[in-house]
Amino acid sequence: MRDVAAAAGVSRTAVSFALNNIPNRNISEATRQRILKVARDLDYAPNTQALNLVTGKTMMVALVVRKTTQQFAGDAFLSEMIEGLMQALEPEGYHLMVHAAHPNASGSTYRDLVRTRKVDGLLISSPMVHDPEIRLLHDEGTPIVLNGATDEPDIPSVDVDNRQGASVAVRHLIALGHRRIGHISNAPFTYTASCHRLEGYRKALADAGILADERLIHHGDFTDESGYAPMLALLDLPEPPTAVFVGSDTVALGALDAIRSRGRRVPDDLSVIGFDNIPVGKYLTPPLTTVHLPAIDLGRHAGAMIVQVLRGDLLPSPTVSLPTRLIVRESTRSLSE
Amino acid sequence: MRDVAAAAGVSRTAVSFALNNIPNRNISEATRQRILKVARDLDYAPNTQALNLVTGKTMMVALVVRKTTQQFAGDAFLSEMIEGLMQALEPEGYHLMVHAAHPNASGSTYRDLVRTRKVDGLLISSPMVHDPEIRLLHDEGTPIVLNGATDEPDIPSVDVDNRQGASVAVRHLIALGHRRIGHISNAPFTYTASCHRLEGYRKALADAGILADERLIHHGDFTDESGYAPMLALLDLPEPPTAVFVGSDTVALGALDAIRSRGRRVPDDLSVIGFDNIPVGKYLTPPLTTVHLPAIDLGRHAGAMIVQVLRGDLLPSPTVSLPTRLIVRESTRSLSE
DNA sequence: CTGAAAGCGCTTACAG
DNA sequence: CTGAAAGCGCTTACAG
Repeated sequence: MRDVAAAAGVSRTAVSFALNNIPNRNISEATRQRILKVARDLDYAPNTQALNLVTGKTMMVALVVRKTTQQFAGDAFLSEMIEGLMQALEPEGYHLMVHAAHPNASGSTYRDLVRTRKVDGLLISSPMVHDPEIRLLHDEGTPIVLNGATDEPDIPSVDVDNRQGASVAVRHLIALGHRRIGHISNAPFTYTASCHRLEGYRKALADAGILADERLIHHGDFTDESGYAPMLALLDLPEPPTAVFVGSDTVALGALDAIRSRGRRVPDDLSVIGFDNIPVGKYLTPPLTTVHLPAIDLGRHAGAMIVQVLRGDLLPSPTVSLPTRLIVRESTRSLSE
Repeated sequence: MRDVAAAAGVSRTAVSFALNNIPNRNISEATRQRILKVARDLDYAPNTQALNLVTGKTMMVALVVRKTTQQFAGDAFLSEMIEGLMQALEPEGYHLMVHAAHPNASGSTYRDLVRTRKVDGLLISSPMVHDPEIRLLHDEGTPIVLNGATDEPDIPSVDVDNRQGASVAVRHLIALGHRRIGHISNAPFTYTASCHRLEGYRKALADAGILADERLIHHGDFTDESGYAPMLALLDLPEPPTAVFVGSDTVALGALDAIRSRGRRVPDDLSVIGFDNIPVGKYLTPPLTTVHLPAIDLGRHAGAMIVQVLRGDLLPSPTVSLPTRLIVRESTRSLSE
């Protein structure tokens, strides 16, 4: 910048004004053009770090993924999520950093991200039902938006309506005549999404006057393998279910495998419905009936929201809940046929 | 920091030395401990932006993904790649930024990332065979490592041995008795990976004394849908192939669908082998024979490499090529049986 | 219409 | 063993 000023024969102040196109500060059009030309000729690029220091902003947002290595690598939606996030962030001049915070790690490594001014705000994925750290972060005034709801309605979050999605899935099964319906969750019930999907399952049963049987409820743990043992347990029940609602397509993969391993067929012997609508679901045999999760939209909303928070705009509503959509394919069938 | 210095009754210099634990600069152990305690009590966190300005480093690396929105969102390996990258980067104190550079966008948005000192270096994915921009970037001295090989041996890159992987796949088909073997690539042949996999295909055929038939060669375009039409074209040939090597499992999904739509069966009527070993491959019907791509390892190597480049370390070899592994499942069978 | 000066929060020669 | 001072590259009141 010093060089540009020298070459154009003006002060650094003038260069700053010209480059940033400050409206009030008048600079004659002639010198403005001259400065711009010199800057271009010198291939000048402003130093972001210096700018950050004076503005106090980094224009950077961190996506913190709280998963283990294995869960992280197997996340089918991370790329969609990131894509949506960037669609919202980049036009506003924000950049996206990805930060892994393995859940069993001690202390919140991500809190330091904003304390040390590496990023302006945090997007936190996979929240737990009860998470004092997030509460603390938010109460400290740290700009955060959660990717996934919690039970704290004042903390900004975006998620799909998990209860609704699960209810719709289970109602579909009930409409097909099933009464004995098992559930394998996507993750332990300490995760909000699992918890809400379980609630949706219970509600659909209750609404139909079906008594919930706790032996029919198991939990997965994000991965495909984690669906195998729970499914076997369900199959080995004295009175096995005729249909299963699995809270994640990925977990359903393992469950389907378990069913096959027992020589049972889907949907003939057992109906299976998943959740998420992973891209390969339609290529499975049979194509998997599921509940669509709009991952890119989720990212877009979360991105738009953190921008508002960072600008200090009032949020119309701190929590946004996106609708899901039932995708009926061929892994579910009517009991009566 | 000023507050810490005041509270501890020392200069900011002393605080800086104590906090950074500078060895040569002696500070009495007593005052060191005092300073550390005060810093803790005041919940002091250093301002990274200020540090960056003086050191001239950002400790940040950008992963630039040169794909369209759709290709990006469908990238099955992005999360694995990122996981590997972070495993290498975080212990070294580097952070990872993700930047989308859609291929048809005008100008290199990512060049500015390092010019404006937002990041120290670039990890560039999905390189083309011929890319003057990357050449330019490297010649300017921009620290880059490519994720995927190019034909420029002096530019640091990490990739799997695509030629070798493709050869092994096709040799497997030949060993099963196939002579008329089709190929559908993962992407247009302007991408290095596609190009090299095609070369591997050709080499395996040539080694077996089989004449390549150009009508048997088609190209996909990253997505599952892009495998459909090429497969149909293959099937509609007067003399269709008995086996097909598809350069990507994702593209193979569409190809398998096309085969099904024609009422043909895999592997009975046609053997299919993919590339990448996407996690769901083993859950397909039939489970997909494929070539394993070690995505996390790729990320780890790329991450380790950019760290070396940034440190100015000499690279033992600018290009690293990781081995692939044939995964035989049930989508390929012997012709003679 | 334009420039000199202070300041953002650090590090690091340099002098005591 | 410790501190005063300069400097990293910008922006922005403030004064002319």
